[in-house]
Amino acid sequence: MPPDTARTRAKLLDAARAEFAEHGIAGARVDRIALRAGVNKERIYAYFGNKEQLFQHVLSESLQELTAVVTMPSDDPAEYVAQIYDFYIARPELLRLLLWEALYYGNEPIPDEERRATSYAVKLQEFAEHLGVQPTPDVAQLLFSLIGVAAWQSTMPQMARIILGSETESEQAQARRREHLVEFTRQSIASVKQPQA
Amino acid sequence: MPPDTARTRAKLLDAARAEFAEHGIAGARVDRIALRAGVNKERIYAYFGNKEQLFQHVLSESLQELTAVVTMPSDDPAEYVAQIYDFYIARPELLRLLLWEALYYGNEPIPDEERRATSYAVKLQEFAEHLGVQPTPDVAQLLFSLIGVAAWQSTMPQMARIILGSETESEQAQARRREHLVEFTRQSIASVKQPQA
DNA sequence: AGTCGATCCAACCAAGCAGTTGGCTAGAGG
DNA sequence: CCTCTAGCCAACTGCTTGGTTGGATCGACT
Repeated sequence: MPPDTARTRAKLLDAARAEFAEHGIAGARVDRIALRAGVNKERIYAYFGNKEQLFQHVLSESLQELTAVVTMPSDDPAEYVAQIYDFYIARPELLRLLLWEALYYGNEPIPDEERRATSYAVKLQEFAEHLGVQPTPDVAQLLFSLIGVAAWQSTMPQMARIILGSETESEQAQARRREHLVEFTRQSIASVKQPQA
Repeated sequence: MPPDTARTRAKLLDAARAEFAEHGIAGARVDRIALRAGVNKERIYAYFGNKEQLFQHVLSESLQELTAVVTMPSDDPAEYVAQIYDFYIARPELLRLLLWEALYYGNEPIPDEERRATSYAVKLQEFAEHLGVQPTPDVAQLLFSLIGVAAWQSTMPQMARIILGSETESEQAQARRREHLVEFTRQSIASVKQPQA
Protein backbone atom coordinates (compact mmCIF):
# COMPACT_ATOMS: atom_id res chain seq x y z
CA MET A 1 0.00 0.00 0.00
CA PRO A 2 1.88 3.07 -1.27
CA PRO A 3 2.01 6.11 1.03
CA ASP A 4 -0.64 7.98 -0.93
CA THR A 5 -3.19 5.28 -0.31
CA ALA A 6 -3.07 5.60 3.45
CA ARG A 7 -3.37 9.35 3.15
CA THR A 8 -6.40 9.17 0.86
CA ARG A 9 -8.05 6.66 3.14
CA ALA A 10 -7.47 8.87 6.16
CA LYS A 11 -8.85 11.92 4.40
CA LEU A 12 -11.95 9.98 3.46
CA LEU A 13 -12.44 8.68 6.98
CA ASP A 14 -12.14 12.15 8.44
CA ALA A 15 -14.59 13.63 5.99
CA ALA A 16 -16.94 10.72 6.50
CA ARG A 17 -16.85 11.09 10.26
CA ALA A 18 -17.89 14.72 10.03
CA GLU A 19 -20.59 13.98 7.49
CA PHE A 20 -22.04 10.97 9.32
CA ALA A 21 -21.96 12.72 12.68
CA GLU A 22 -23.87 15.59 11.21
CA HIS A 23 -26.41 13.82 9.03
CA GLY A 24 -26.52 10.17 10.04
CA ILE A 25 -26.43 7.17 7.76
CA ALA A 26 -29.51 7.98 5.74
CA GLY A 27 -28.83 11.70 5.61
CA ALA A 28 -25.15 11.50 4.71
CA ARG A 29 -24.27 12.15 1.09
CA VAL A 30 -21.48 10.21 -0.52
CA ASP A 31 -20.79 13.07 -2.91
CA ARG A 32 -20.38 15.46 0.00
CA ILE A 33 -17.92 13.14 1.73
CA ALA A 34 -15.82 12.89 -1.40
CA LEU A 35 -15.96 16.65 -1.84
CA ARG A 36 -14.92 17.36 1.75
CA ALA A 37 -12.08 14.89 1.43
CA GLY A 38 -11.01 16.31 -1.91
CA VAL A 39 -11.05 12.81 -3.33
CA ASN A 40 -13.09 11.15 -6.01
CA LYS A 41 -16.02 9.25 -4.62
CA GLU A 42 -15.15 6.11 -6.47
CA ARG A 43 -12.36 5.70 -3.93
CA ILE A 44 -14.96 5.20 -1.23
CA TYR A 45 -16.31 2.16 -2.98
CA ALA A 46 -12.82 0.89 -3.72
CA TYR A 47 -11.70 1.16 -0.10
CA PHE A 48 -14.81 0.60 1.95
CA GLY A 49 -17.40 -1.13 -0.18
CA ASN A 50 -20.42 1.06 0.30
CA LYS A 51 -21.90 3.79 2.42
CA GLU A 52 -22.96 1.59 5.31
CA GLN A 53 -19.62 -0.17 5.54
CA LEU A 54 -17.89 3.18 5.49
CA PHE A 55 -20.02 4.14 8.45
CA GLN A 56 -18.86 1.04 10.29
CA HIS A 57 -15.23 1.93 9.66
CA VAL A 58 -15.77 5.45 10.91
CA LEU A 59 -17.54 4.25 14.01
CA SER A 60 -15.03 1.63 14.98
CA GLU A 61 -12.19 4.09 14.50
CA SER A 62 -13.98 6.62 16.69
CA LEU A 63 -14.72 4.06 19.37
CA GLN A 64 -11.08 3.15 19.61
CA GLU A 65 -10.33 6.78 20.18
CA LEU A 66 -12.93 6.99 22.93
CA THR A 67 -11.57 3.95 24.69
CA ALA A 68 -8.07 5.34 24.51
CA VAL A 69 -8.90 8.81 25.75
CA VAL A 70 -11.42 8.12 28.49
CA THR A 71 -9.62 5.97 30.99
CA MET A 72 -10.44 4.87 34.49
CA PRO A 73 -8.56 7.24 36.76
CA SER A 74 -6.96 6.35 40.03
CA ASP A 75 -9.45 5.37 42.63
CA ASP A 76 -12.24 7.77 41.81
CA PRO A 77 -15.09 6.37 39.71
CA ALA A 78 -16.92 9.69 39.95
CA GLU A 79 -14.02 11.28 38.12
CA TYR A 80 -14.37 8.65 35.42
CA VAL A 81 -17.99 9.63 34.89
CA ALA A 82 -17.02 13.28 34.79
CA GLN A 83 -14.41 12.45 32.16
CA ILE A 84 -17.08 10.87 30.01
CA TYR A 85 -19.13 14.02 30.44
CA ASP A 86 -16.20 16.20 29.42
CA PHE A 87 -15.37 14.04 26.46
CA TYR A 88 -18.86 14.16 25.02
CA ILE A 89 -19.08 17.90 25.55
CA ALA A 90 -15.78 18.38 23.77
CA ARG A 91 -16.41 15.92 20.94
CA PRO A 92 -20.12 15.49 20.46
CA GLU A 93 -19.60 13.88 17.05
CA LEU A 94 -18.69 10.63 18.68
CA LEU A 95 -21.82 10.40 20.72
CA ARG A 96 -23.81 11.39 17.68
CA LEU A 97 -22.32 8.52 15.73
CA LEU A 98 -23.35 6.13 18.47
CA LEU A 99 -26.84 7.58 18.48
CA TRP A 100 -27.25 7.33 14.74
CA GLU A 101 -26.14 3.75 15.01
CA ALA A 102 -28.55 3.04 17.84
CA LEU A 103 -31.45 4.47 15.88
CA TYR A 104 -30.43 2.75 12.69
CA TYR A 105 -30.07 -0.75 14.09
CA GLY A 106 -32.64 -0.56 16.89
CA ASN A 107 -32.90 -3.96 18.47
CA GLU A 108 -31.17 -5.80 15.67
CA PRO A 109 -27.63 -6.84 16.54
CA ILE A 110 -24.96 -4.47 15.35
CA PRO A 111 -22.02 -5.60 13.22
CA ASP A 112 -19.00 -6.67 15.22
CA GLU A 113 -20.94 -6.87 18.44
CA GLU A 114 -18.44 -9.24 20.07
CA ARG A 115 -15.52 -6.88 19.92
CA ARG A 116 -17.50 -4.16 21.51
CA ALA A 117 -18.68 -6.52 24.20
CA THR A 118 -15.15 -7.32 25.29
CA SER A 119 -14.25 -3.65 25.32
CA TYR A 120 -17.15 -2.85 27.61
CA ALA A 121 -16.40 -5.88 29.76
CA VAL A 122 -12.95 -4.50 30.45
CA LYS A 123 -14.41 -1.16 31.50
CA LEU A 124 -16.87 -2.88 33.77
CA GLN A 125 -14.12 -4.92 35.32
CA GLU A 126 -12.05 -1.82 36.01
CA PHE A 127 -15.06 0.00 37.39
CA ALA A 128 -15.88 -2.80 39.80
CA GLU A 129 -12.28 -3.07 40.90
CA HIS A 130 -12.06 0.59 41.76
CA LEU A 131 -15.29 0.24 43.67
CA GLY A 132 -13.85 -2.73 45.51
CA VAL A 133 -16.71 -5.03 44.56
CA GLN A 134 -17.44 -7.87 42.17
CA PRO A 135 -18.74 -7.03 38.66
CA THR A 136 -22.29 -8.20 39.38
CA PRO A 137 -25.27 -7.26 37.21
CA ASP A 138 -26.11 -4.53 39.72
CA VAL A 139 -22.72 -2.94 39.22
CA ALA A 140 -23.14 -3.22 35.46
CA GLN A 141 -26.43 -1.44 35.67
CA LEU A 142 -24.92 1.26 37.82
CA LEU A 143 -22.16 1.85 35.32
CA PHE A 144 -24.64 1.89 32.48
CA SER A 145 -26.87 4.41 34.22
CA LEU A 146 -23.94 6.64 35.03
CA ILE A 147 -22.81 6.67 31.43
CA GLY A 148 -26.33 7.70 30.60
CA VAL A 149 -26.30 10.60 33.02
CA ALA A 150 -22.94 11.75 31.71
CA ALA A 151 -24.03 11.59 28.09
CA TRP A 152 -27.60 12.83 28.45
CA GLN A 153 -26.86 16.51 28.10
CA SER A 154 -25.09 16.00 24.79
CA THR A 155 -27.70 13.49 23.70
CA MET A 156 -30.61 15.86 24.13
CA PRO A 157 -29.33 19.39 23.60
CA GLN A 158 -32.83 20.75 22.98
CA MET A 159 -34.15 19.32 26.23
CA ALA A 160 -31.04 20.45 28.09
CA ARG A 161 -31.35 23.96 26.74
CA ILE A 162 -34.98 24.14 27.79
CA ILE A 163 -34.74 22.56 31.22
CA LEU A 164 -31.32 23.78 32.27
CA GLY A 165 -31.72 27.23 30.82
CA SER A 166 -30.29 28.68 27.65
CA GLU A 167 -26.93 29.62 29.13
CA THR A 168 -25.92 25.98 28.81
CA GLU A 169 -22.76 26.91 27.01
CA SER A 170 -21.18 29.26 29.52
CA GLU A 171 -18.06 27.76 31.06
CA GLN A 172 -19.24 28.57 34.52
CA ALA A 173 -22.53 26.77 34.08
CA GLN A 174 -20.70 23.87 32.51
CA ALA A 175 -18.37 23.61 35.51
CA ARG A 176 -21.22 23.74 37.98
CA ARG A 177 -23.01 21.02 36.11
CA ARG A 178 -19.89 18.90 36.15
CA GLU A 179 -19.69 19.31 39.90
CA HIS A 180 -23.32 18.37 40.31
CA LEU A 181 -22.62 15.28 38.24
CA VAL A 182 -19.71 14.23 40.43
CA GLU A 183 -21.82 14.69 43.54
CA PHE A 184 -24.68 12.81 41.97
CA THR A 185 -22.35 9.96 41.06
CA ARG A 186 -20.80 9.69 44.51
CA GLN A 187 -24.24 9.57 46.01
CA SER A 188 -25.46 6.77 43.78
CA ILE A 189 -22.27 4.78 44.09
CA ALA A 190 -22.68 4.71 47.82
CA SER A 191 -25.75 2.54 47.44
CA VAL A 192 -23.78 -0.23 45.78
CA LYS A 193 -20.75 0.06 47.97
CA GLN A 194 -22.62 -0.26 51.25
CA PRO A 195 -25.95 -1.77 50.33
CA GLN A 196 -27.66 -1.16 53.66
CA ALA A 197 -25.22 0.79 55.82
CA MET B 1 -64.13 19.84 7.50
CA PRO B 2 -66.20 16.76 6.57
CA PRO B 3 -65.78 13.66 8.71
CA ASP B 4 -63.63 11.93 6.11
CA THR B 5 -61.01 14.61 6.31
CA ALA B 6 -60.31 14.11 9.99
CA ARG B 7 -60.08 10.38 9.43
CA THR B 8 -57.63 10.72 6.56
CA ARG B 9 -55.52 13.13 8.54
CA ALA B 10 -55.42 10.76 11.49
CA LYS B 11 -54.46 7.83 9.30
CA LEU B 12 -51.64 9.86 7.82
CA LEU B 13 -50.39 10.98 11.21
CA ASP B 14 -50.38 7.42 12.50
CA ALA B 15 -48.52 6.11 9.51
CA ALA B 16 -46.11 9.02 9.65
CA ARG B 17 -45.38 8.43 13.30
CA ALA B 18 -44.42 4.83 12.63
CA GLU B 19 -42.32 5.76 9.62
CA PHE B 20 -40.52 8.67 11.26
CA ALA B 21 -39.86 6.73 14.46
CA GLU B 22 -38.32 3.96 12.42
CA HIS B 23 -36.32 5.90 9.87
CA GLY B 24 -35.98 9.48 11.05
CA ILE B 25 -36.57 12.61 9.03
CA ALA B 26 -33.99 11.96 6.34
CA GLY B 27 -34.70 8.24 6.14
CA ALA B 28 -38.48 8.46 6.08
CA ARG B 29 -40.13 8.03 2.69
CA VAL B 30 -43.21 9.98 1.83
CA ASP B 31 -44.38 7.25 -0.51
CA ARG B 32 -44.15 4.73 2.29
CA ILE B 33 -46.17 6.89 4.65
CA ALA B 34 -48.92 7.28 2.07
CA LEU B 35 -48.86 3.56 1.40
CA ARG B 36 -49.09 2.62 5.10
CA ALA B 37 -51.94 5.06 5.54
CA GLY B 38 -53.72 3.81 2.45
CA VAL B 39 -54.01 7.38 1.26
CA ASN B 40 -52.59 9.21 -1.70
CA LYS B 41 -49.42 11.07 -0.87
CA GLU B 42 -50.70 14.28 -2.32
CA ARG B 43 -52.87 14.53 0.79
CA ILE B 44 -49.72 14.93 2.87
CA TYR B 45 -48.80 18.09 1.04
CA ALA B 46 -52.37 19.35 1.16
CA TYR B 47 -52.66 18.84 4.91
CA PHE B 48 -49.18 19.34 6.27
CA GLY B 49 -47.13 21.22 3.71
CA ASN B 50 -44.06 19.06 3.40
CA LYS B 51 -42.15 16.23 5.00
CA GLU B 52 -40.50 18.26 7.72
CA GLN B 53 -43.71 19.98 8.76
CA LEU B 54 -45.38 16.61 8.89
CA PHE B 55 -42.67 15.51 11.27
CA GLN B 56 -43.40 18.49 13.49
CA HIS B 57 -47.07 17.60 13.61
CA VAL B 58 -46.27 14.01 14.51
CA LEU B 59 -43.87 15.04 17.22
CA SER B 60 -46.10 17.58 18.86
CA GLU B 61 -48.98 15.13 18.87
CA SER B 62 -46.77 12.50 20.47
CA LEU B 63 -45.45 14.90 23.07
CA GLN B 64 -48.96 15.76 24.14
CA GLU B 65 -49.59 12.10 24.63
CA LEU B 66 -46.46 11.72 26.74
CA THR B 67 -47.39 14.66 28.94
CA ALA B 68 -50.86 13.26 29.41
CA VAL B 69 -49.79 9.71 30.25
CA VAL B 70 -46.73 10.26 32.41
CA THR B 71 -47.95 12.24 35.37
CA MET B 72 -46.37 13.12 38.67
CA PRO B 73 -47.74 10.63 41.15
CA SER B 74 -48.60 11.32 44.72
CA ASP B 75 -45.59 12.12 46.81
CA ASP B 76 -43.07 9.79 45.23
CA PRO B 77 -40.73 11.34 42.67
CA ALA B 78 -38.92 8.04 42.31
CA GLU B 79 -42.13 6.53 41.04
CA TYR B 80 -42.36 9.32 38.50
CA VAL B 81 -38.96 8.40 37.15
CA ALA B 82 -39.94 4.76 37.03
CA GLN B 83 -43.05 5.74 35.08
CA ILE B 84 -40.89 7.46 32.50
CA TYR B 85 -38.82 4.30 32.29
CA ASP B 86 -41.92 2.17 31.80
CA PHE B 87 -43.34 4.50 29.21
CA TYR B 88 -40.26 4.48 27.04
CA ILE B 89 -39.95 0.73 27.28
CA ALA B 90 -43.55 0.34 26.24
CA ARG B 91 -43.54 2.97 23.50
CA PRO B 92 -40.00 3.46 22.26
CA GLU B 93 -41.23 5.27 19.14
CA LEU B 94 -41.76 8.41 21.13
CA LEU B 95 -38.27 8.54 22.45
CA ARG B 96 -36.97 7.76 19.00
CA LEU B 97 -38.83 10.73 17.59
CA LEU B 98 -37.22 12.95 20.19
CA LEU B 99 -33.82 11.54 19.36
CA TRP B 100 -34.22 12.02 15.64
CA GLU B 101 -35.24 15.56 16.35
CA ALA B 102 -32.26 16.11 18.64
CA LEU B 103 -29.87 14.82 16.01
CA TYR B 104 -31.54 16.72 13.23
CA TYR B 105 -31.58 20.12 14.89
CA GLY B 106 -28.48 19.78 17.05
CA ASN B 107 -27.85 23.09 18.75
CA GLU B 108 -30.12 25.09 16.51
CA PRO B 109 -33.39 26.04 18.17
CA ILE B 110 -36.28 23.73 17.45
CA PRO B 111 -39.59 24.97 16.08
CA ASP B 112 -42.10 25.91 18.74
CA GLU B 113 -39.50 25.89 21.49
CA GLU B 114 -41.55 28.17 23.76
CA ARG B 115 -44.47 25.82 24.11
CA ARG B 116 -42.21 23.00 25.05
CA ALA B 117 -40.46 25.20 27.56
CA THR B 118 -43.65 25.90 29.44
CA SER B 119 -44.56 22.23 29.42
CA TYR B 120 -41.22 21.31 31.00
CA ALA B 121 -41.48 24.20 33.44
CA VAL B 122 -44.71 22.75 34.77
CA LYS B 123 -43.10 19.37 35.27
CA LEU B 124 -40.18 20.95 37.07
CA GLN B 125 -42.53 22.89 39.30
CA GLU B 126 -44.41 19.72 40.22
CA PHE B 127 -41.20 17.85 40.81
CA ALA B 128 -39.85 20.51 43.15
CA GLU B 129 -43.13 20.68 45.02
CA HIS B 130 -43.20 16.98 45.66
CA LEU B 131 -39.65 17.24 46.88
CA GLY B 132 -40.63 20.08 49.14
CA VAL B 133 -38.01 22.44 47.74
CA GLN B 134 -37.80 25.43 45.42
CA PRO B 135 -37.27 24.80 41.68
CA THR B 136 -33.67 25.93 41.68
CA PRO B 137 -31.21 25.15 38.87
CA ASP B 138 -29.88 22.29 40.98
CA VAL B 139 -33.31 20.71 41.12
CA ALA B 140 -33.70 21.23 37.38
CA GLN B 141 -30.45 19.46 36.78
CA LEU B 142 -31.48 16.61 39.03
CA LEU B 143 -34.73 16.17 37.15
CA PHE B 144 -32.92 16.32 33.85
CA SER B 145 -30.38 13.71 34.91
CA LEU B 146 -33.09 11.41 36.19
CA ILE B 147 -34.97 11.60 32.92
CA GLY B 148 -31.71 10.64 31.29
CA VAL B 149 -31.26 7.60 33.47
CA ALA B 150 -34.82 6.52 32.85
CA ALA B 151 -34.53 6.90 29.11
CA TRP B 152 -30.98 5.68 28.59
CA GLN B 153 -31.79 2.03 28.18
CA SER B 154 -34.24 2.73 25.38
CA THR B 155 -31.91 5.31 23.91
CA MET B 156 -28.98 2.94 23.55
CA PRO B 157 -30.37 -0.56 23.10
CA GLN B 158 -27.10 -1.85 21.64
CA MET B 159 -25.09 -0.64 24.61
CA ALA B 160 -27.73 -1.89 27.02
CA ARG B 161 -27.74 -5.30 25.43
CA ILE B 162 -23.98 -5.52 25.65
CA ILE B 163 -23.46 -4.16 29.16
CA LEU B 164 -26.59 -5.46 30.84
CA GLY B 165 -26.55 -8.81 29.13
CA SER B 166 -28.61 -10.09 26.25
CA GLU B 167 -31.60 -11.12 28.35
CA THR B 168 -32.64 -7.48 28.48
CA GLU B 169 -36.11 -8.31 27.34
CA SER B 170 -37.15 -10.83 29.99
CA GLU B 171 -39.83 -9.43 32.25
CA GLN B 172 -37.96 -10.46 35.33
CA ALA B 173 -34.80 -8.62 34.32
CA GLN B 174 -36.91 -5.64 33.34
CA ALA B 175 -38.54 -5.58 36.78
CA ARG B 176 -35.24 -5.85 38.59
CA ARG B 177 -33.88 -3.01 36.54
CA ARG B 178 -36.89 -0.90 37.37
CA GLU B 179 -36.29 -1.55 41.04
CA HIS B 180 -32.65 -0.61 40.73
CA LEU B 181 -33.75 2.59 39.06
CA VAL B 182 -36.12 3.47 41.89
CA GLU B 183 -33.40 2.85 44.43
CA PHE B 184 -30.94 4.85 42.41
CA THR B 185 -33.38 7.74 42.20
CA ARG B 186 -34.16 7.77 45.92
CA GLN B 187 -30.47 7.82 46.65
CA SER B 188 -29.74 10.76 44.41
CA ILE B 189 -32.78 12.72 45.49
CA ALA B 190 -31.59 12.55 49.07
CA SER B 191 -28.65 14.78 48.20
CA VAL B 192 -30.92 17.61 47.13
CA LYS B 193 -33.44 17.19 49.89
CA GLN B 194 -30.93 17.32 52.73
CA PRO B 195 -27.82 18.86 51.24
CA GLN B 196 -25.46 17.97 54.06
CA ALA B 197 -27.42 15.84 56.51
C1' DA C 1 11.86 2.17 -23.73
C1' DG C 2 8.06 -0.75 -22.79
C1' DT C 3 5.00 -3.43 -19.88
C1' DC C 4 2.30 -3.92 -15.91
C1' DG C 5 -0.38 -3.04 -11.92
C1' DA C 6 -2.20 0.13 -8.91
C1' DT C 7 -4.28 4.79 -7.91
C1' DC C 8 -7.27 7.86 -9.30
C1' DC C 9 -11.02 10.50 -11.73
C1' DA C 10 -14.72 12.57 -15.02
C1' DA C 11 -18.58 11.11 -16.86
C1' DC C 12 -22.18 8.21 -16.75
C1' DC C 13 -26.47 5.40 -15.26
C1' DA C 14 -30.63 3.71 -13.47
C1' DA C 15 -33.35 4.01 -9.50
C1' DG C 16 -35.47 6.54 -6.08
C1' DC C 17 -36.93 10.79 -4.39
C1' DA C 18 -40.01 15.00 -2.83
C1' DG C 19 -43.23 17.54 -4.57
C1' DT C 20 -47.05 18.84 -8.53
C1' DT C 21 -50.81 18.61 -11.74
C1' DG C 22 -55.12 17.76 -14.01
C1' DG C 23 -58.92 15.50 -13.65
C1' DC C 24 -62.38 12.38 -11.37
C1' DT C 25 -66.06 11.83 -7.81
C1' DA C 26 -69.67 12.81 -4.70
C1' DG C 27 -72.47 15.50 -1.95
C1' DA C 28 -74.61 20.13 -0.84
C1' DG C 29 -77.32 24.10 -2.42
C1' DG C 30 -80.10 25.90 -5.64
C1' DC D 1 -81.42 18.12 -12.53
C1' DC D 2 -77.44 21.22 -12.74
C1' DT D 3 -73.47 23.54 -10.58
C1' DC D 4 -70.03 24.24 -7.55
C1' DT D 5 -66.75 22.86 -4.22
C1' DA D 6 -63.88 20.00 -1.44
C1' DG D 7 -61.61 15.51 -1.08
C1' DC D 8 -59.09 12.52 -3.39
C1' DC D 9 -55.92 10.03 -6.66
C1' DA D 10 -52.99 8.23 -10.78
C1' DA D 11 -49.63 9.77 -13.31
C1' DC D 12 -46.07 12.79 -14.04
C1' DT D 13 -41.72 15.78 -13.38
C1' DG D 14 -37.28 17.00 -12.67
C1' DC D 15 -33.70 16.44 -9.64
C1' DT D 16 -30.75 13.84 -6.51
C1' DT D 17 -28.78 9.72 -5.17
C1' DG D 18 -25.69 5.52 -4.54
C1' DG D 19 -23.02 3.06 -7.23
C1' DT D 20 -20.20 1.89 -11.89
C1' DT D 21 -17.14 2.22 -15.79
C1' DG D 22 -13.46 3.27 -19.18
C1' DG D 23 -9.69 5.32 -19.51
C1' DA D 24 -5.81 8.53 -18.01
C1' DT D 25 -1.53 8.87 -15.08
C1' DC D 26 2.45 7.25 -12.91
C1' DG D 27 6.04 4.67 -10.58
C1' DA D 28 8.42 0.07 -10.52
C1' DC D 29 10.49 -3.41 -12.59
C1' DT D 30 12.51 -5.64 -16.81
